[in-house]
Amino acid sequence: MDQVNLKRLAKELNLAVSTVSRALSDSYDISIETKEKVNALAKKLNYHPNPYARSLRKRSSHTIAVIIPEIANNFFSLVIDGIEEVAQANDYHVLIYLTHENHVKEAAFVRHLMSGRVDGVLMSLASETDDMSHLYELTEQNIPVVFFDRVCDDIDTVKVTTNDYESGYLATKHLIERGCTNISYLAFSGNLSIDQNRKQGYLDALEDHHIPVKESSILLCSNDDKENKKKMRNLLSSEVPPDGIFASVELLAIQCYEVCKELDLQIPRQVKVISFSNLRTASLLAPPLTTITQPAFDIGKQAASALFQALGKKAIKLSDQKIMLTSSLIERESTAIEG
Amino acid sequence: MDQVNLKRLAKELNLAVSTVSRALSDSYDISIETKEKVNALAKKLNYHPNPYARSLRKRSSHTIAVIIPEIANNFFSLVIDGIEEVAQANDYHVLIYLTHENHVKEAAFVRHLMSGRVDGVLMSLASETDDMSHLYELTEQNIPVVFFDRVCDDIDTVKVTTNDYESGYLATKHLIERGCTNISYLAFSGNLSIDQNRKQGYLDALEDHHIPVKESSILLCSNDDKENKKKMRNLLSSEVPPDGIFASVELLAIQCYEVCKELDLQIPRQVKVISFSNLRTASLLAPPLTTITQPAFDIGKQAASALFQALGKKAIKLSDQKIMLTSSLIERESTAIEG
DNA sequence: CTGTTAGCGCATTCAT
DNA sequence: ATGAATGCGCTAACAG
Repeated sequence: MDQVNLKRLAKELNLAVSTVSRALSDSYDISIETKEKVNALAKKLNYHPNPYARSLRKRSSHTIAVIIPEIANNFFSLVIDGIEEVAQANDYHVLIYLTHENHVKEAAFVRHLMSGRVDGVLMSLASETDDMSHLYELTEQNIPVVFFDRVCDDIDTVKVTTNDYESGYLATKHLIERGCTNISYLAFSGNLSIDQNRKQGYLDALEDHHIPVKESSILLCSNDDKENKKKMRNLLSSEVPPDGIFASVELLAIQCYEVCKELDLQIPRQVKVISFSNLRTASLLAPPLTTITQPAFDIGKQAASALFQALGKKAIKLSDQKIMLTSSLIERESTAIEG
Repeated sequence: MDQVNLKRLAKELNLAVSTVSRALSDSYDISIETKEKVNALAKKLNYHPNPYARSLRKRSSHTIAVIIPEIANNFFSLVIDGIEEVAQANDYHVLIYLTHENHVKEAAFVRHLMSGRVDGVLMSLASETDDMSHLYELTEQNIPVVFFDRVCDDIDTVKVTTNDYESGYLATKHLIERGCTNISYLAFSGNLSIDQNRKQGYLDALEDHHIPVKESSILLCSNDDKENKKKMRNLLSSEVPPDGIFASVELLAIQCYEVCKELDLQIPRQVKVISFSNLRTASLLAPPLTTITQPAFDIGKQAASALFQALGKKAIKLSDQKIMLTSSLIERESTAIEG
C-alpha cells in the first residue's frame, strides 16, 4: 500500500496537486464543493501532510528546542511543564536535550541546532559552561534564544529568572509579619550569587522594618551535617534564641527541624521556620515549615511566551531584557500521593 | 547573507552538488583531496545539512516521540532521563508531548504522529484512555510503539513495567530478614491492580517464610488522614503491635511515621517501616524509613532500547513481550541539595 | 476557480 | 572520480 500524499489524493479526484493543497489549507479561491470532496477523501484515506516536506518548503519547523542541564529535578521538570503548555497552545513541537552539566554536550547540541531543525531555543546553561562561543554562533544564525534560570548575560535577548533578592525579602517579611523580631539566616555558601541575593533581601527586609541585625544572626553552613547541627544547637539554645529562622536551602531547614525536635522547641509556636525549597519534601513531611519555592512553571511559561512572540513576528530580534519572577510562599502543601 | 547549503559549497569549489554530498558522507569513490577540500570549506562556512531535506529524502527522521501523562512527577522525569540517555547514544532526537491525562489530547498527538514526523513512539497511557483506536491506527501505519508503566495490553508490542508483585515480595522479605515476625501492610486502595499485586507479593513472602497472616495485619487506608492515623494508632497500640510495617504508598508511611512519634515508638528499633515511594521525601526527612522505588530510569532506558532495536532493523515489528523491572530498596538516600 | 511550473536541500541513480 | 538528472512531498508564483 502506497503512502497517501497530495499526489495520491489528486489522482483519485482528477485534480491538480496544487488544487488539493489549497483545498486542504482552506484557500479562498477554491470552490466549496471541491474543498468538501478533498477533505472527505483526505479523511477517508487518513491523510496526514508530511511535516518535513512542509518544513523544507516553508523554511520553518514549528519546533523549538529546550536545552537543560537535567530533568530529574523538580525545578526543571516544572519548567518543561510550563514550556510544553505554551508550545501546545501555539501548536509547536518540543525537542528536549539534556546536557548533564556537560559543556561539550551543550555546545554540540547548540551547534547542531544551527541546521534549522528548530525555529527557536530555550535554554538554561550547564554549570560547566564558561565559553559562550556556541551561543554567539547560534544568534548569528538568527535563531532566537531565550535563557532561563542559568542565563548568559553577554547575549542580548530575553532572560527569565527568579528574583532571589525579592524572594529573600518576602520570606523575611513573612516571618516579621508573624511576629518574629529575632530572625536568623542559614546561609549555605558564602559567595553563590543566589545566596548573596537572598541574604541581601533578608537584610533589607530587616532594615525596612527597623529590626537590628546581629552578627550572630547569620549562620554560615556547609556540607557537613554534624557541624551544621552543632551550630544550630548553639544558636537555638543561646540566651536570646531566635524566634524565626530563614533557611536558604531546604537541607538546612531539615537539619534545623531536627535540632528543634531535639531541643523540644515547638515549630512554629516557639520558632517559626521558613525555607527555600523546590522539592515537596519540607512542606510534606514537616508541615510546621513554611516553604518558599521558585516559580518554575511560570518561568517556563514566560520563557516560552517570549520566544513565541518573536517567532510570531517572523524572528524579530528579541529585546535584551531581564524578567524576574517572584517565588511563592507555601505554608502547607496538599499531600500528593505517588507510587 | 545566503544560507550555506550543498549548492553554495559546490559553487565555491567548482564541483557538482552530488560530489559535495558524497564527499561529506565520506563516500568511497571520492578522492581524498576533494574530500579534504570539501570538509575544510564546510567547516569554514559553518555548514550544517538541513535535517528536514534529509528526512524527506531518506524517509526517516531520526526522531522519536515520548507521550506521557505529566512530567512534574519524579517517576516520569526519571523515565525521560533514561530515554534521553539512550536516544543521545543513538543520535536520535526526542520530542515530548504531555497529555495531562486527557484522552482527547492523547489521541490528537498520536494521530498527528502518523504523519511521519517520528520514527517511533514511546508512551504511557493517560488514565482516562479506554478507547484504543488511535493506537491501532498508529501501528497500522507501521510506526513502532513501545509502552511503559501504563500499557495497552491489546496491542502486540514491547511493554515495560515495574514488577509490583516482586516489589511487594522484596519489601516484605526485607523486613523479615531484619527480624520482623509480625508485619502489617498498609493498603491504599482495595482494587487498584498495583496495590493488588504488591499485596500479593506481601502475602506470598509471608507464606514462603512460614509467617501466618492475620486478618488484622492488612489495614485498608483512604484519603482521610485522620481516619488513617486513628487506625494506625489502634494497630500500633494493640496488645501485639506489629514489629514491621509495609506501606503501599508514601503518604501512608509518613502518617505512620507521625503516629509512631506520637506513641514514642522508635523507628526502626521497635518498628521497622518500609514504603513505596517515587519521591525523595521519605528517605530524606525520615531516615528511619526504608523506601522501595520504581526503577523509573531503567524503565526509560529499556523502553527506548527496545524501540531503537526495532528502528535499527528498519522497523521490524516489535515482538509482543512484557519486560518487568525490579524496584530497588533504599535505606537512606544521599541528601540532594536544591534551591 | 483550477492547472502548470518551479523550487525548498538533499541523496541517489545513471551516465561518463 | 566526478557530473547531470531525478524526485522525496509540499507550497507558491504565475497563468489562464
